[in-house]
Amino acid sequence: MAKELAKTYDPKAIEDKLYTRWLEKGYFHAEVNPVKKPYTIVMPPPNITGQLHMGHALDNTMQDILIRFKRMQGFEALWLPGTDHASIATEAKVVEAMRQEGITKEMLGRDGFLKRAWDWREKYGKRIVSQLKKLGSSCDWERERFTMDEGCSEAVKHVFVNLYNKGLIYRGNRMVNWCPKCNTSISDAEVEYEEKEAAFYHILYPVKETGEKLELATTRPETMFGDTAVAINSEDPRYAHLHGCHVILPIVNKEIPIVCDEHADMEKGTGVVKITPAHDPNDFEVGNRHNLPRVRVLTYDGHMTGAAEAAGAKELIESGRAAEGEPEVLDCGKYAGMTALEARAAVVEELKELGLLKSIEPLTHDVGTCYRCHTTIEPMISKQWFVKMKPLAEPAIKAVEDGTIKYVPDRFKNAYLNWMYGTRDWCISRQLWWGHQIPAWYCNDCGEVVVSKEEPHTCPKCGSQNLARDPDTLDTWFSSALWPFSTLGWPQETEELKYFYPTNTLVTGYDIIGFWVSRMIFSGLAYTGKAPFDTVFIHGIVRDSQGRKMSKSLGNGIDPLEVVEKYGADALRMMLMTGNAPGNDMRFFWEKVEACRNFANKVWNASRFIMMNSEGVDTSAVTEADLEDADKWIISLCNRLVRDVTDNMEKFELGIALQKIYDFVWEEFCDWYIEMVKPRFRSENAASKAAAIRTLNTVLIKALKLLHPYMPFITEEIFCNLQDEEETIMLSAWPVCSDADNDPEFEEKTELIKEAVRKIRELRLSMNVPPSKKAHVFVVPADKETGLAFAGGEAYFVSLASAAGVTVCENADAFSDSSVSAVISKATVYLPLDELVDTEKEKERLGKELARLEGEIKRSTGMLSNERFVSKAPAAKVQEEKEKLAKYEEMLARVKEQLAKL
RNA sequence: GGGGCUUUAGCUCAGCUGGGAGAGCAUCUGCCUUACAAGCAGAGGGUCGUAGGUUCGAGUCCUAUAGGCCCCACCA
Repeated sequence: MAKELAKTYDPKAIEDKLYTRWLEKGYFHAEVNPVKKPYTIVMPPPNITGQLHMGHALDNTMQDILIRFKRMQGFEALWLPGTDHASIATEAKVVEAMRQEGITKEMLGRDGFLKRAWDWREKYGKRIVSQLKKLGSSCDWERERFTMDEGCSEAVKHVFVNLYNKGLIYRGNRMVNWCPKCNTSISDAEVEYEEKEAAFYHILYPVKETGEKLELATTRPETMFGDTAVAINSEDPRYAHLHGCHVILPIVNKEIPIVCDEHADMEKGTGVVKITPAHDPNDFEVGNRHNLPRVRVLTYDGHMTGAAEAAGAKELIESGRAAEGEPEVLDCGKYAGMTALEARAAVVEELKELGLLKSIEPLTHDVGTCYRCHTTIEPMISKQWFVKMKPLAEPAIKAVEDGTIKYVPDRFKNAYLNWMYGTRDWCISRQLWWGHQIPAWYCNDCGEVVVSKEEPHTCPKCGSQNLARDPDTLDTWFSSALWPFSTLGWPQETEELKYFYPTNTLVTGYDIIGFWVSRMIFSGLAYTGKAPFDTVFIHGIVRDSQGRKMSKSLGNGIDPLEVVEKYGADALRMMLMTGNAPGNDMRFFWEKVEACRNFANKVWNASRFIMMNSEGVDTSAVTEADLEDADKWIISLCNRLVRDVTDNMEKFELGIALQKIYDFVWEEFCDWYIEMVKPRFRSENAASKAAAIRTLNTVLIKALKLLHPYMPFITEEIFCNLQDEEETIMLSAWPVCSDADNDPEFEEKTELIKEAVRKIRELRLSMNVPPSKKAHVFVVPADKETGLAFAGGEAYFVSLASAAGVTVCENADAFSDSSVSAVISKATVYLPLDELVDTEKEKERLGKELARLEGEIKRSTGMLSNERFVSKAPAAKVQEEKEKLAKYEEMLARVKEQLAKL
């Protein structure tokens, strides 16, 4: 029984109620079900540090659309949600919160700190989940996971130990990106380059052997204390005489060699480069090639080193406990303790006094910064854990190249492949506490390294019990990389894993292809032997109305929950999907949300109208024979819509599919069909009325189903009000296109009537006929069949075109003098408007029409007289063109006839 | 230094495999017609960045070029 619906759609009244019901009924839950095919999406886990932002809203809306679509198509659809511990970001937040209370990490100790971090996760992990629910996300919350929960941690340990045993994880002193603020190493992927103002300092280094002053340029004079060579190119004639010579390092007055190395580019600067192996990645390589000492002059928190650090390092090296490649540390004397920038100014000053500063040249260049805090990265030699990438990257490249994994849109394949081709070993250890602690122990007695899932109690080499665990944690992406399978129970061979893995679609933004997607792919292939998903569906980012990235610092972010609050989740979801092409960025406009809210309201009211009129009407006896032309027309259109929308959605063209639903519902269904059907409700013909009601309901339900993935709340509410058999739309069957419903004949007939109605409306408006004044419509059809169509369509003209009635005549002799006329396909329509008729205006209007038709005919004859078109174009195309020409010529003849009468 | 995206109506953007340019908003003109004024009916507005090419036919494919944006890269 239809219920009373409010006049305007009120999302607030239904969204929470429906979501709660969905949860209670367990509709989102997926189980291993052998009779169904699985369809799986794992949610990119949002960070527990964050609030839901527009990016999440877009990402999750897209996933929900796919999941709801597949679920209705009969798949066992699993959308597995969860959150990410986000080690570096969370640790920074917790430390900051502690700072405000005057507490430091050291004061709490590791365990105390971790407790606070878990409290944080408890609080904010829940917040983001509740926010996801507001969007209507149909995730299987019973399977919600966290990257640091027991299962995921187990998977992390398993992978680490395995890779270590295979030699794919190693530990070593290497050049890493060091963030002095976060106090940790970060991976290459985590470095963001930013253009910064700097200077090029031209410094003179005296040559010991010749006494000349060698000019070189550097952006970092403060690291000169760590110089252990100066490089020139062996081919460079300017310096050929200096091969084998030495320079005296100014200020410290140390003798260092001049070496020949390809790194010195003759084209650049003076062709001379200072080599600081401990503080520059290139110099590190040069140092390796020439066996140069490594001298560290910066502390890990970005200050110049002093006596204490120097002594510490010396002791470490002399005691033999230092790993290979451990750098010496210099006591920078009066510069010790200065920040790098302070030291830079002071060193430049001193060089100037010494007369060794030739010039300072302003320069803008790209500087590596930490992606978290945007502090300038300090390249440092540091002992870290690395993943050897080459063996892992190869299969990952192949899987995408051979199409095992497909990118949508395809172009992102290149971004991925470039990343993969160029990837270097992955630095995975972080000097942080929040995260997966590295399962490695060091023997304090013999230095043995033990990597194991379980804590060892004795050293396998020397039997000592004096073991200490590596304090470092793993890069947060190390655990995210395992997400598609660790969440399904891997490394256990669970039923879930067998059934739902490999997953199907990964939905994410192009900004984390390198960070995450690529790592999931090589991880999945390496550990499970399978690609973790078959399709990577990439979207862009949501920008503000001016096209700027939404960011906290700009304060231009729009809170998705505010949008939900004001306009409803469906409007937000629809806004995110309309006019959005895959992979492209989009801008946020409140006007767009409003337009979507309006559409929701339109659907609401159309449904309300149908329900009001369905009251007490028995449609059970309606047969095919009762259907009228208009019914068959809309059924046919709807059928085509089902086909197109399904097709577009299968191809991930979600924006196009939605646009088609929108156009159909608003234009064809509401503005035409419902209006056409209205007179039948007032008529005495019960069969006709019942046929209309049945058609309205059939078409509406199909449209609601197509719309449901996009707008789950409103469609569910209407669906449940509309009929009693099924309790939810989300488990109802996705509509299927049926050839029996295709009816080009009725589509054509209806189009004829629509054209006439439009023309009459236009005529009336241009003649300023008041809407209240009904005018009789005379139609002179081109053939008998058209005449019948018009005669049968009288009601439409009455209700849609303010007609008093329709008369179909063979000629216009009786009324042409007092009428205005318009030529349409297959007919001429007349409105007898006596006193309103203005011959001059008529001439003008018909003249325009004449010109238009002549233009068309010219175009058409042009094409058809082109011999190459006729011979080369497909026959159907040529035929089509011929028919058009015939039609226009026929219409032109009638226009001329009309003109002649004036 | 490589690679990619983008340029379509005043604004924001669609336009799938090449076959007569679309939407929303904005503008203008009529309408409170008993589903909806968050609405209805109509109208105006585009040489699809520029120049070549392929093709019977190009917004759509190719090449070059200009503006905007992004990614990658160890340029001292």
